[in-house]
Amino acid sequence: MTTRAKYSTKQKEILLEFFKQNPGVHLTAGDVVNHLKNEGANIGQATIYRNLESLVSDGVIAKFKIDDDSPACFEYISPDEHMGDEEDCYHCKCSSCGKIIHVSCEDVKALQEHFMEEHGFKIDLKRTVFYGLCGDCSSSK
Amino acid sequence: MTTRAKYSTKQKEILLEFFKQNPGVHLTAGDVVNHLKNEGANIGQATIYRNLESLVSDGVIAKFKIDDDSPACFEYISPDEHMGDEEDCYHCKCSSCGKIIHVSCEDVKALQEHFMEEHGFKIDLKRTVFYGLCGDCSSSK
DNA sequence: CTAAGTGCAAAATGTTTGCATACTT
DNA sequence: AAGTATGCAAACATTTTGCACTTAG
Repeated sequence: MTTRAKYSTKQKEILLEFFKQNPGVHLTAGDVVNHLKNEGANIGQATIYRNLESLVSDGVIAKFKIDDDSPACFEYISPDEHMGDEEDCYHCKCSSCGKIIHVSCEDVKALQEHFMEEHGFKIDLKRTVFYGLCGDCSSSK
Repeated sequence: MTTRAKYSTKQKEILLEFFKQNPGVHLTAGDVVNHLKNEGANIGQATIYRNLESLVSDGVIAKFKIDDDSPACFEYISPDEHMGDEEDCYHCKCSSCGKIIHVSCEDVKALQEHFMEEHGFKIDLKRTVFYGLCGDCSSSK
């Protein structure tokens, strides 16, 4: 049902290559635009935005928003985790200091399963961001 | 530490009143602008945005983003839940059909406690949105 | 050859800001 | 009177779109 690319183009390859070289890194559309500009790759920003969405629906990169006030982030999904749904890094964002904490734990998976069974809802942990207060901030107030 | 309003103004009162009359409703800044325009209340949109932020830091309304592509939502926090942290409505957003599901369950609270104890992170469930696939969408693909 | 993808610049969206004026205290 | 808040319009940042042109198949 998902609309997919039919042709493979140089631009999309370059884009994907950039993401592959930065596994685990959050990249905004702007980061990508700038990087490619510096590299001398002449790719229009419209193309970049279009291909980012395309790569997202191809399932090779993930899109999420870490913060209301900053642009969307994209991140490469390595083939391993891609296949097995092995997403073991969840994002927690402190509303106070803005810090982003990466958490990996079983309890989140348990909640995911609970939602699946009880509510028929499959949580996408790549996209979900937990907002709240980090330890430093909650103790210092 | 939070910057607070020093004067109380008619505009802010009107704004707050509107939220109080719509408990449990998600209102975007645009909704508020339109509503007040229709009501004949002449409040500039800049003022609305400024007061929304102000009410958020006063802790009387909550701000969150239900979707990357749509504007921020605001919602009144009733004094009860405000005091006792009794936030019993979590938002799940289906990435496929866009539906928003309101869930209220103990398991989420359990996760919240787990995060608190193990990771020192206090999840703000008012602000956090769980992204994923709803039952209808995951079964129909 | 034909459909799909590109690039540019312009539009759209949601939100913020500068500044003169009006209101609170 | 002194300091905030308001309102307008203009600025902003990010993302999307219209359209003529290029490219992949």
